[in-house]
Amino acid sequence: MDASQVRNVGRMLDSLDERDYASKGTKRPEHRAGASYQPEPDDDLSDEWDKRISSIVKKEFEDDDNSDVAGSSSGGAGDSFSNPDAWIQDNTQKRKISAGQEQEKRQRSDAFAQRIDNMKESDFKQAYMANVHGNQMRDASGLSALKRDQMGLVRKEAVDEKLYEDMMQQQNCPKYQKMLEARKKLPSYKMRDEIVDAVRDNQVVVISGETGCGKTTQVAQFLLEDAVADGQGSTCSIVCTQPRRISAISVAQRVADERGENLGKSVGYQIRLEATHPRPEGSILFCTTGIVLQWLQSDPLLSKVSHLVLDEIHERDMLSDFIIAIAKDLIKVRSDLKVILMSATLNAELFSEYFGGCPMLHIPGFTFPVKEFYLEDVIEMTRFKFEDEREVPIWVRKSNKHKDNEFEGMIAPYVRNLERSGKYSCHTLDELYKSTSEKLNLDLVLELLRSINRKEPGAVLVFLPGWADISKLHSLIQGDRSFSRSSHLVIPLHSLMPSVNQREVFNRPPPGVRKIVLATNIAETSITIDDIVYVINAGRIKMKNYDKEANLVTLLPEWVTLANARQRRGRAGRVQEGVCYHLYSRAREQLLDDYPLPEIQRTRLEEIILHVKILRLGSAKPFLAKLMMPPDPNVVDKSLEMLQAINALDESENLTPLGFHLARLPVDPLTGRMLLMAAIFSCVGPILTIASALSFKDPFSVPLGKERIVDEIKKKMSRGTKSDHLMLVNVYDGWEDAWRHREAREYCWDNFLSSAVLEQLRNMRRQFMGLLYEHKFVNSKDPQAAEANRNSDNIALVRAIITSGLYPNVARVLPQRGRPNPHKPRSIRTQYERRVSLHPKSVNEKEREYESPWLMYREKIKSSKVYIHDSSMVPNYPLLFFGRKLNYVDGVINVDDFVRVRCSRHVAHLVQSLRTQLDELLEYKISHPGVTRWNKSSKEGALLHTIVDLISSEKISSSQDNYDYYDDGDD
DNA sequence: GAGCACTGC
Repeated sequence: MDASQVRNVGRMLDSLDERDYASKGTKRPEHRAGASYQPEPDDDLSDEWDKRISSIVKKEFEDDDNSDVAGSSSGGAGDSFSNPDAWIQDNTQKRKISAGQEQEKRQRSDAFAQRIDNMKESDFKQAYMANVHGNQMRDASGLSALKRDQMGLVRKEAVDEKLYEDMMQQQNCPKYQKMLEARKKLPSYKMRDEIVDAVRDNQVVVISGETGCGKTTQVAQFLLEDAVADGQGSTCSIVCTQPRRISAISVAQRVADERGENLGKSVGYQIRLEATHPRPEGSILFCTTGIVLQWLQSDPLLSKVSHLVLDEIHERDMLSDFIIAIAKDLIKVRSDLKVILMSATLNAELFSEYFGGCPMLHIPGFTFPVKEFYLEDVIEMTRFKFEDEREVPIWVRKSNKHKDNEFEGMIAPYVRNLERSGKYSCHTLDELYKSTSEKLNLDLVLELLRSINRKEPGAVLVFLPGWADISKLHSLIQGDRSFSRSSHLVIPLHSLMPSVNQREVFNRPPPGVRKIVLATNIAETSITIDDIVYVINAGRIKMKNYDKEANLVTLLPEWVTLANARQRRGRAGRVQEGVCYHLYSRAREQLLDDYPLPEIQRTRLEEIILHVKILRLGSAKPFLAKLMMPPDPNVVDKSLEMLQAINALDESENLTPLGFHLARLPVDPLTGRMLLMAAIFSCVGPILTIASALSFKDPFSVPLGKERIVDEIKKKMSRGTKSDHLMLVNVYDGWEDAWRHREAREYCWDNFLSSAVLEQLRNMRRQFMGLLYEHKFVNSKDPQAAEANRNSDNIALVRAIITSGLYPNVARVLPQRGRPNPHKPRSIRTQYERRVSLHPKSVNEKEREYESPWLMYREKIKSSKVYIHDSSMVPNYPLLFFGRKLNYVDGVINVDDFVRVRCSRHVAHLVQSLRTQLDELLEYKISHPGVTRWNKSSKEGALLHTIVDLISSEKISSSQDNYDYYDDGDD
């Protein structure tokens, strides 16, 4: 802050308590719902808030000369100079003085009541109170406390008749008849009566079956046809969930075809931002699991659903597991609701047991037989020779010690057995005795591909762990003369490559050409290639995991599970008999786990906890403990702590008003907070883009071999901002611009962008803006609305809003030691990791000069190193205004014991005063949603103007002086 | 110097 800024801020702060409002002391009109709402001037500042601000400002300026701003002399630095996060502090203080638990409980509910009392009457207050009270009741008395306030499924005889006649007519139509012939060939069709009877006689049924049995397309149809034939069509409304958007659409289309209809009659689908709804009665809706989760917010009993079919639940994704637990409670209240759980055969019992041993039906699958070979067979076949163990450096051998034990204990004895059997050659046995035979070896894959080359025609699918291996194997094949371009079509397949959206991978190649697909586990479930005959299972899979000890997300290759191996094998037998090569021995197979850990045990739980809260399912821990395979309670605690730290939950685990907003936004809590702040600070445009890209995916699509070029494009698009997030804003704005000039296609092509992703981002921006409008933070649904964008061109402010969203994900670029070296990456650390690296895809990875040492990031993942995947350089003020707890000691402002900024006591004092008031204002705005008014004569306007002016005036280069002194660099 | 895969009224 320079001298004139200090004067201005001081004047502004002084004026806050001198200002008198015409409306002061008079009762103000209440907020009204609906689009016509126009806020009265100063409507958002209650008398009480007014008084509070005044007293704080007054007190601090009176005490200016004799108070210790640093607060360090009293030892309670945090108390006198801290973020007045009123709720947390209220509760903590009350906790300190309360003696018994009962008293504490009363105190807490007093604090809660106080908080509610302080809120002005509004639609928001009503909705908020209803939620929190509902949750507290649910805690005590369970779901049955919910009253069924509307009957969703009322029988209408006229409709029943009409549906019946329609069906009769439909069944006589030749198109339907023809499709029926095909349906009758499916294994599931032969079990039609059993399925219908089981569902009729039981509330919950598990149906298991392998791919090709037709359960996904048939079961819902059987149930619908039975209901209509029975004259009950009007009360039959079937919802069938799918884990993926694409399968929801394609299954719906397929079923409509089978019925000789277009989508929108008896069959429809709904996914995020896209739907073709079927008629309301006598119908089937295919939707993603997330859609049902969102319905539950407004209709906790799913009162308009007669049959809930949960498909593909063996995949154990988090949302399926969560909805299964909700369904288990739901059936107690909805005795008329039928739940059908559909899974692969392997773990069907688990689901049945969870529902008290409900009946299970098994549908045999229909696939062609697949012959399986293991590593020993592949070596025998190819005469492949592994690297000698002696060639492996000693330190690598040592670091693999425990693996060696597994090898010595299980693999070696197995090979000795093989030796006795005499089935394999000495060469093979020698190779198997090498522990290097257990490493992923791309030369072996290449050798195997060569030998497949000599076999009958048929496409090959190779399962590899990730991008690097796909890339290496691709190069090996291209450089090998036995794979001529004219007779081989090699297609890499990875979610970040453009090939996933191209037809080529599905097409049958011309005669004489062999298709070889190099894929990740994307080809296990998401992408199905029909003409595969040979599968190579390299045996490894990358999975995201949460390491709770290190509090780190990891992405590391692991052995596949038997379930993965089975699924991979199945990919070979879709059109004819197939062959599957597993690149591990039969002994290793014995050591593989049966299934992957369910997703809920591998991730942090912040979002799912907010779902528990918004769905009024009571306390997080007891509810999550009811899941089929509950998450680790310590991880629940960690996630609860995080939600309390960002002030989304209070000490009693109630949603705060902020938490209530965050839980209703379809994004993770940090992104949600960024959106709310963007609305309050009127810079929605860029933040809508950033939030969309963070919660969906970045729009770049990188062909193999073009990595460098794409890196350069990103760097250029970042225009020197040193921010991946602002780079995305430029990319998106450039696309919108190109769109207006009808050049979007060229723009995407030239810049390696996916237009499908950009279109989804555009829709998500609209959706987010719509939600901010519904929640009354902006007064237009249009992402371009002038009022909500008055500060969108202020890059410094946008950086601050990024900070407010992503905090506490902040890293520090350490000062360089000695002479600057442009080739050496700068050392970076976070509060808890001494050393992290910028991911090479980040525009900052090659950056050596940082005008400010602070980088905000969204994702930090441990793979080969601990990588920060995305980053934005931000200056000091955003951290002072949007960090958590401030503290001033010895000429340094300290934010949460990590961020430190040198400044004079006087400036520190001003910052603290501003910060105190900003927090009060934000708390008020969050609990009294309304459009920000920037009129400087309003208190809100005066304060926000001052803060925005300060943030935008900070010369980013000057902050260099503020951190060079701070030399705890430990690189 | 590197990115398993999904999803949201």
